[in-house]
Amino acid sequence: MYCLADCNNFFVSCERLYDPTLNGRPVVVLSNNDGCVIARSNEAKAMGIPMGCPAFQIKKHIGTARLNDVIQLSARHTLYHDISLRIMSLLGRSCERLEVYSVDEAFFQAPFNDPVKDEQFLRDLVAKIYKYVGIPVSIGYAPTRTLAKIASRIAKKNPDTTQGVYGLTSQHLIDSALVKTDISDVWGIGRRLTEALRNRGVGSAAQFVQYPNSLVRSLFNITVAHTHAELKGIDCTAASPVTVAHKSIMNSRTFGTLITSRNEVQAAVVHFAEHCSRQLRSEGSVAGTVMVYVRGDRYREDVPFYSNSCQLNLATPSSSALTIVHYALQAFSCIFKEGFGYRKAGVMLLNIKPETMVQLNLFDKEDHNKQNRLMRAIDHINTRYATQAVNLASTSAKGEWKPRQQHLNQSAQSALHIYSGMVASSKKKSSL
DNA sequence: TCTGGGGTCCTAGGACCC
DNA sequence: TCTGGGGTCCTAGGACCC
Repeated sequence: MYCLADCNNFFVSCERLYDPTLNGRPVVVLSNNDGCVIARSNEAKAMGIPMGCPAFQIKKHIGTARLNDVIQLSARHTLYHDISLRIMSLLGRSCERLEVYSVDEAFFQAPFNDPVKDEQFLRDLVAKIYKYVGIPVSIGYAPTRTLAKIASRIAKKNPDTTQGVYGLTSQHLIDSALVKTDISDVWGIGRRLTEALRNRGVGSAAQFVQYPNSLVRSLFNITVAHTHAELKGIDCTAASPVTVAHKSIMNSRTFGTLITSRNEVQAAVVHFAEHCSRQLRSEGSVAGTVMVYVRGDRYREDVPFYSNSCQLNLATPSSSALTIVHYALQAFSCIFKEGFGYRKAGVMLLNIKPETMVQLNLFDKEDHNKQNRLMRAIDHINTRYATQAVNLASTSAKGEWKPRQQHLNQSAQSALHIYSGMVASSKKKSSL
């Protein structure tokens, strides 16, 4: 049996951890630039605020009168990531074959193959996570991942009857869950597929399961066929294994304002490239390709729009910030055009492989060993003291591109400073 | 005024090979 | 006039996920 542990309203729960005055109130967490709603408390969901809703459209959904009741917070991903690590490490110590699926979700195997014992084990797990980390979690379990997803939704939506744990442990339970599951709520069925399936009279997961295999395969692709099989209890894991190493690494931002200065956009690109290279090194990988893109403001009609990207292959795959930034700058100068406003830029690393598999280029003049030693030293300093203790000089422009964060929770912020102090000192200890 | 960021997989079509 | 058969690899674009 697959279990899926899913944190409830994760980002909001993280904010509440550091500011209990948020409990019981409608809270939303906003994306970078305070742009869109990316997490909602149950109270905010009940008011009718949709997921992904642009912040300025919230009032359209709930009415201007109730707008002041909603607490809007800027996201603090570093904090959420850290809390996620604590939950995942706790799960890793308690469960078999943990697969971290996202910042707030993880699959693992039920330990006993016995519905009564498994249920008790999972209830204890939910209680343990709440006790040691403080985040409410729901767990669903079923014969396949796709069904476990459905089970966890049921657990989350019915906390009173399920106490946060629900298992699809018999065909009877599976059948009745599928009848109540809208086709759009099935994992792997998005907007377009929902529309295509509805047009063929398929509105629920139960109706989808009844649809003939041959038709599913001929009308759609192999991914949809797998989802179809998983709903019937056939595990398709072998066909789509959960990958561990990243195949691409990206860092990009929408800027706080429209930027025209070449230096400013370039500083952002350097920052993204350096950030990507750091992640690459932390995974023990190298990249063979660097891609850079820039883009104007797609919502503004009063200024000319320009968007472009450029991809360059490295002479020798590398993870050195110096090399990655060098190529990123080269790509950037190919696509930057004066006279346009820029609202977003990003860097993406592709053709990623383990650093042990690098094939040296005969004509490459770089001294890789020297660069690797330098990078190790910089990473060591940044791990020990602060993320930005040492960085490349070319990142330091005015920082106009930095996004807006006007809704940081101040009371939680001070609690966080105390906490980051604790982390820094514990890091020092561990390195000693 | 205001609209996120970071990933994966699949498919069709083109280029190229023998 | 007339133009095969079988295969691989790469890429762009689309769809999905959180």
